[in-house]
Amino acid sequence: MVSRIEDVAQAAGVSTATVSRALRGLPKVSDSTRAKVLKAAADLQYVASPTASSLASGKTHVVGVVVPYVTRWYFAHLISGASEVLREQGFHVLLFDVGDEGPHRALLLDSRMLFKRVDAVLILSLRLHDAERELLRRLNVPVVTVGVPDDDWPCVRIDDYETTRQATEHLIGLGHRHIGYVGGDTVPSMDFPTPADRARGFRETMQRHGLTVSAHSVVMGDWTAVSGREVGRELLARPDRPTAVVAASDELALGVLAAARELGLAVPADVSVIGIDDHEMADLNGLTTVAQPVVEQGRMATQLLLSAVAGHDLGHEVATVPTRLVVRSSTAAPPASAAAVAEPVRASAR
Amino acid sequence: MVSRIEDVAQAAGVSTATVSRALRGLPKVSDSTRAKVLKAAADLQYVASPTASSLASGKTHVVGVVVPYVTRWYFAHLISGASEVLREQGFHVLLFDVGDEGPHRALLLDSRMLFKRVDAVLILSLRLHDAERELLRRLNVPVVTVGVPDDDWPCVRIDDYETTRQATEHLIGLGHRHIGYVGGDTVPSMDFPTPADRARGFRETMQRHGLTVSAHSVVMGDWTAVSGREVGRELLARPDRPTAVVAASDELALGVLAAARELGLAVPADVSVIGIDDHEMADLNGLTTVAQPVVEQGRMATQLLLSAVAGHDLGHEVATVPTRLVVRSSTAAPPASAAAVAEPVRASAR
DNA sequence: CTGAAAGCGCTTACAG
DNA sequence: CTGAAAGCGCTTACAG
Repeated sequence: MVSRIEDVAQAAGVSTATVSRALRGLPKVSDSTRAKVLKAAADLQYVASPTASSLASGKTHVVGVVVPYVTRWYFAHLISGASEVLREQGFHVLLFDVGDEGPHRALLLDSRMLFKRVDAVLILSLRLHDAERELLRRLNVPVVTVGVPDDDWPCVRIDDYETTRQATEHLIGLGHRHIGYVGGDTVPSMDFPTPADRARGFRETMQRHGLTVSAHSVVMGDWTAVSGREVGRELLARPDRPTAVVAASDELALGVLAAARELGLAVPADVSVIGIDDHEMADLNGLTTVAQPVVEQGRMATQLLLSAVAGHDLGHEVATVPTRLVVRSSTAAPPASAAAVAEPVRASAR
Repeated sequence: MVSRIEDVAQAAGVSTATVSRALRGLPKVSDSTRAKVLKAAADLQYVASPTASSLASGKTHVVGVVVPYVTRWYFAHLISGASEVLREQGFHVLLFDVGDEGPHRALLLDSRMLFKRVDAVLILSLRLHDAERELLRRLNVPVVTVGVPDDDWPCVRIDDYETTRQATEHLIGLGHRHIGYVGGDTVPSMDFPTPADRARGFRETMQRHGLTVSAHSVVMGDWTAVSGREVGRELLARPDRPTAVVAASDELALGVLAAARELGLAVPADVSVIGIDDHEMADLNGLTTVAQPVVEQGRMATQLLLSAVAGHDLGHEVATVPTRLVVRSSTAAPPASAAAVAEPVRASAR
């Protein structure tokens, strides 16, 4: 029923070696022979067994794509970009949705996951344990990471510090002086640098402009919109609430928007809100944001990876892609009354 | 460097056949022999080549998961459920993000995508072309679909008709009589039944209660929030706007919510809105919805699939999972004035 | 309980 | 330009 290369060889009256060469488009096959082989293969609906080819050639034409959560906006879009490029180049995607539950996540549990199974690995915004790094090294295939610079492998990312710097500058430029920050916490066990870098971008920009950041104007959520609402409520319910909020992601910012609505605060009349990412829902909700090209980062990383598969040496360079301020309707100048509400007044308000 | 079964056999002083049996936990290996083999394998950090095992055994332990768009909420969550179960059972996920661009999408372009590469295929809410069905049949592996009942293969789904029936009943129960519908259009070339079934659930429920559905109170978006806002605006800007809206998905409903805000309409005071899905953003925005268990459907379909891989005959039964009304703050009784706004008045309002 | 050997279906030097 | 043959690294009857 299912035809093998032997069947095609017989039908075409040539050797299996010739069939193999003809079908893969290798040179040194005469046109007439190639035509015969192609015809026979088509007649028999022949498709080479990828398993047998891989065993013989050592190439799988499969790339492992490792993510902590497929369901999150950022990761889903990275996967989309990666998978598009891989498909174009004739590669397949072996997806590992490993979760991020500290040391017990799946990648660690099973060294057989990737071994001898893939030609390359794409690590999407996952902070690796030492055991995992060691495992990846032993795989002996190219690796590219996205999101976090890495000592061992090339990386495609945005400048996290720069994102919150841009966001904060925007608000300061509008006249805000009392600005709050809704950050994203990291999983405790991971030393994922994004949360800290974004927080630093905020603080240092404020400082550079001579603006103070009080302890209670910085709150931390867990990157989800629901937590953004919760910590946003804390922040905005205070008598000395800020006139503007920088959120470390659009999801957090959307949560802050919801909190503002619940508190009866108008955006941007009473409070301005800016996020980071350019999520679809940001557009829908008129959220000003610092956009990052996520699908594009997935594509770039994959192109790097495939060039490494093709034999190019990538070293461990870091490609930083630019972010871009997208002004919508959630940011404006602070309310006129706010100008009067300076440090001393705030103090007395407590 | 990389060890083969032969190396382990030598180190343990047994044959490769015995190594193979011992490592896979087959019976009829003495405890002492098994211990020796396990020790040798561990020392050599041996991992069997999946490629070689597959060629020899005919099993790949890989399942193909085919989706139109990884980035959409529904699909990302299905993948998450599926991948969880597959990982638990020792299977790998080969992901095909094929897009849905009519007849040119990737699955069709390349019959080599799945051939001899997977032990089973999960088709996630994708309406198949005849050529694709034929291809899948020739694969000769179990197939399970999600979302759309299928003549050839088992399916896991929700009752689409029932979702909008529940939603519509909820609004009618609150006292609404003039209800609009924001539906989701299908890709023109596909005969995907969901849009039509949901629209029917709305219309027939209205009819059953003796309520009329005027032509301009039904509008169609493309399932995205952005289009929900656009068509929602059309619907709600009319002088004879409905007092409540059923949207065919939460994303559409969130768009309608945005449209209402832009038009200065209070929700639910001026207009009630209900969606379908129970998207995270629905919770955030207080959107009443008919929840469907998406991750769970992914899990169920995968369990079915794996039982088929294990040899069970599934026929082509359809498993319908229940949906559930989740009341939040976007629905309430119609405004008092609306009681007076009956058919004749509406007519004169134009 | 264990081993020798065939076989899975390709690819790839090596000859010619 | 083409073919015979070895080899990729496993698994699986078949004997014993």
